[in-house]
Amino acid sequence: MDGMDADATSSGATPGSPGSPGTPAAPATARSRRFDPDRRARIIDAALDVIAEVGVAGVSHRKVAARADVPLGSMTYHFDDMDQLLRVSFEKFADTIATRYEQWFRQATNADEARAAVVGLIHADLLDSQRELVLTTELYTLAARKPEFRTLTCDWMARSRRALRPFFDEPTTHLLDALIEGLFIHAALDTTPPERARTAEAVRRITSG
Amino acid sequence: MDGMDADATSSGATPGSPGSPGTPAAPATARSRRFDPDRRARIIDAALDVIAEVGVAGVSHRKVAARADVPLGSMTYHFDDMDQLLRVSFEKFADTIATRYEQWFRQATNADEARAAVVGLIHADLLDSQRELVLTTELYTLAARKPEFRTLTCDWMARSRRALRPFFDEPTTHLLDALIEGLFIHAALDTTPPERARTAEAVRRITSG
DNA sequence: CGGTCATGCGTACGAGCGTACACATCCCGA
DNA sequence: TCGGGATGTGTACGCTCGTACGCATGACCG
Repeated sequence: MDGMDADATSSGATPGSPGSPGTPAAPATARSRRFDPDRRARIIDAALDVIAEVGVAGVSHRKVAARADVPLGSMTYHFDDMDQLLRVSFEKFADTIATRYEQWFRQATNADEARAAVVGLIHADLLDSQRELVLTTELYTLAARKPEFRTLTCDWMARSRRALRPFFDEPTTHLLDALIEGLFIHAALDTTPPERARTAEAVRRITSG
Repeated sequence: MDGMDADATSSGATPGSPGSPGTPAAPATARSRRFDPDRRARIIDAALDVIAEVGVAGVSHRKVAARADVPLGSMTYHFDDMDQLLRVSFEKFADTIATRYEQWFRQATNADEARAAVVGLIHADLLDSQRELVLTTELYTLAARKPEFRTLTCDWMARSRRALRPFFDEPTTHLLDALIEGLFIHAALDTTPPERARTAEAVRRITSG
């Protein structure tokens, strides 16, 4: 006997229009307990939010459900288990970041502009990157332990390099990509802020065959 | 009512020599339930082992206690709470790695030998680094979220740079250290193994003012 | 030798967890 | 109109967890 099981997630039942027939086609925007087409996507976003806040260590079905405003039972209905939810969530995260990365370099038209873009990327990203920094390191941690997450990081890195490829030769893209990673992490985990000039110098050196 | 609380951690009591007076000075090597001078250190080592195996996410007092062969009550006796245990454990880990790093470069006598040492470091470390890779990313994850861990990573990075400082000018040590970080992570999380020649080329470029 | 007190430990409690599963609800064909 | 199948949800069970705390133990002093 727990006597405590009825938690905030479920109970309430949000009366609203209990038996209302409602418009047959439904107004698309009005999601209800029963009709809620993009619930799955919302769960994924909520999961990423929760991970960013309390870490993979602190994630639970209940927290994610509460954040997504979804009944607890929905979690295991849409995702087999916690592992799958994490995997799917990080897939979406990696895709989002990689896409932005690609677009960032799409504006460059030559090697010099690409170099400038790299510097800008590192320093711009740092401004509001708390969430992304945390999610990135959480993903790396998972990847360090479980191979099934490693394919994810692997694909992500491949996309990053492909974005640099138009401007530099193949070996250089590898080196540059690794340098970006290192600068990014050190900048994020160091207390002294990075100097833009120093970053620019690093990029210049690594891209000068 | 749980009825399940008596878990493997405690019970047993390992009879051995229950009331034995033992040698007054104690044979140093024979730790007993009561006399166990380096218990604290053993708990820390056990904690790192457990973290490496199941991640910060999966760590618990009970698992660490079992691994260290220590009663559960000992955990909160020696450490105020889980957070402190993690902090102390990662302090030890960072110190261990940084010390090895310093010794690794102490053998070099000039810039060229230092460059070779860098390449060797990245490729040697990768061989048996599963444990260290995991612990490192776990630490970064913690540092990304909690400032009190960031001072730890920060000191670690400072020591690393100091180890490089005898061979390169100040800005270069920053760049080289970041490059090492990036190469290391990418090598670890990529599926294709890194090529030694490529690493050497990266080091050459970044250290050529 | 006997009493006292710091040290260290076993155990129980209450909370939070993942997940299974009976059941409510809705949709749709007849 | 009605019945049956599909879809989604509330809730309970069996666990593990961190931590508080009363008590056993052995050292030490008189």
